[in-house]
Amino acid sequence: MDQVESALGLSVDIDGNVVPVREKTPQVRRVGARCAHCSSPRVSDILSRWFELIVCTGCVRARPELYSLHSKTAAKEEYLLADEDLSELPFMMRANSRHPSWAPVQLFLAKHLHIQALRKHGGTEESLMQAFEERERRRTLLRQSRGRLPQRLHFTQDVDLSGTESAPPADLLSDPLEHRHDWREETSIDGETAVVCSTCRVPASGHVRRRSPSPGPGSPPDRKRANRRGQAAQPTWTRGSEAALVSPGPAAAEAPGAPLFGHFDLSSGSDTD
Amino acid sequence: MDQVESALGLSVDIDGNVVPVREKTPQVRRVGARCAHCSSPRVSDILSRWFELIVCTGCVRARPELYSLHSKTAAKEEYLLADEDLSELPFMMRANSRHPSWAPVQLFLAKHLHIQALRKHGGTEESLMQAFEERERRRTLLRQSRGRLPQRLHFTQDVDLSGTESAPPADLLSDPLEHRHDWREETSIDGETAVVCSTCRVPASGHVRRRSPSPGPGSPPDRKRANRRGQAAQPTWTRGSEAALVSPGPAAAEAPGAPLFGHFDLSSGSDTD
DNA sequence: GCTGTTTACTAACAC
DNA sequence: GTGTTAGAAAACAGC
Ligand SMILES: [Zn+2]
Ligand SMILES: [Zn+2]
Repeated sequence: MDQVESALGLSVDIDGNVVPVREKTPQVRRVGARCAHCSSPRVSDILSRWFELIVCTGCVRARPELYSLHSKTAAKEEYLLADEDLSELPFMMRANSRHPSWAPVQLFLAKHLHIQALRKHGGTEESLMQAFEERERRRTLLRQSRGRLPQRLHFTQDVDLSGTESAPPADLLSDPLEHRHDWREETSIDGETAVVCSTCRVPASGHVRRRSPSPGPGSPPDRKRANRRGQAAQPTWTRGSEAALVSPGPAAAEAPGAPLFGHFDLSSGSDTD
Repeated sequence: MDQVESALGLSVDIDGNVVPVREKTPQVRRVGARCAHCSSPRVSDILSRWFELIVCTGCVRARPELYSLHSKTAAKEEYLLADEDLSELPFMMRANSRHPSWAPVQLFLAKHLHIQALRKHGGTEESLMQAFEERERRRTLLRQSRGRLPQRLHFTQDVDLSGTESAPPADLLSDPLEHRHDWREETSIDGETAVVCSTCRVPASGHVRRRSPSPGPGSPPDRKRANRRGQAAQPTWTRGSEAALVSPGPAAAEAPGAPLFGHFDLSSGSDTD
């Protein structure tokens, strides 16, 4: 499997706080890196810069259940996770397209969210599904007791990397969710060393709080990793350069700004190196 | 209806804190007071001293669903109430018969608890029953998600005023729960004026937090009444004379101490003046 | 959408 | 049994 030498940049503002954003692309990128699924050279820029994943745009489009991006709020709602369960995951930051003055959106990778959800809720698809049903029953009770329903959420800021056109490559590898995690690699993130799977980049421990007593297999080494955001009293995103926060870096030629409803269409081919 | 001139005593400890206990019997008791149900003169001493209710021991025995006494813990569990819903109700204090060194038991009147439960949960027996079922379903969900069950409670300190023998009078009045509350009387409790129904002695407002949007009839005047216990940092019952706290007063010739399991048998006739 | 605060409700503990 | 505390989950409010 192709490996990438990862070297993540730090951003330090005038107060000396570490801004929890990966600003730079991996400094050393193997020439001719190829998609982990199909070996195509048209690698997704967003995934490689923000998530250290080498996947071609074709495979990204073909597997939205793995490679779509979800806001923090959506992640908690749709994957039954809490703040703490997300604290160890990498995320992409992006300005809120509808309310530019609000806090930037934090976008998590569907693949990571699914892994964390399984870790938290019993380890199997079935136990996870039961957890969802339990929550639904619980909410139904609450709603009918209060007589009111707290209106559905819309998640207008989620990002679908799949775009619209372009046929997916037919020769996808097996589902990366079913690979065996490889914890041998140690990565440096914001000055802290961390253990992430060299294939899917999910953190080894993830600090999930399990709901079910069964530990479930597949996450042995539990070395601590500091939370990426320091305990800032003020919102960190107001102190640094906002431009630096919502784009991977000056060297990145990212896709055009979201048109409306926060959708992010990379189908025109701009999400490749 | 027979009225009783109520004058409740206060207890002030060396720190000047008002001890939330009614120490004395109503100072003026109408000679020949008679049961509100059947006009019998054998009035229950406990109910008249602690709850200002004039009911004969026969009627007390006949209607345990109205006149039994329940500890605060039992009240919350069995009537679906919270601390705040009990804060305005009168209660009798009594030493914990199994653990005399523990805090005194607070005993509430079943009739009052039922009224508060109805006020809180929709106003009808049916809505109240639904609320109970909802709680049970909610707890079932919690239990199966946590895998464990938090052991049943026993309520060994509840008091059954009905005793064992003695036939109930056949000529009971209609259920006092169905009378129309009479808020015209204003009573002084621990130095604060309060509005209570002159028939059943339930407070006018009761500070219930309703769960259902429907207000329901039957509790118009909402004058504020201070919480009977000040914000004591230390347990108030350790500062005064304990004897004074667990009995209505020195003048009271109360029933003998509870034999075991906290049961309080007044059937031998000691619960009358 | 993100963050912090507030509000029930539950469980665990000490007395 | 009572009071206190801590935890999880939901609802609000500002930004
Ligand atoms: Zn590919
Ligand atoms: Zn009677």
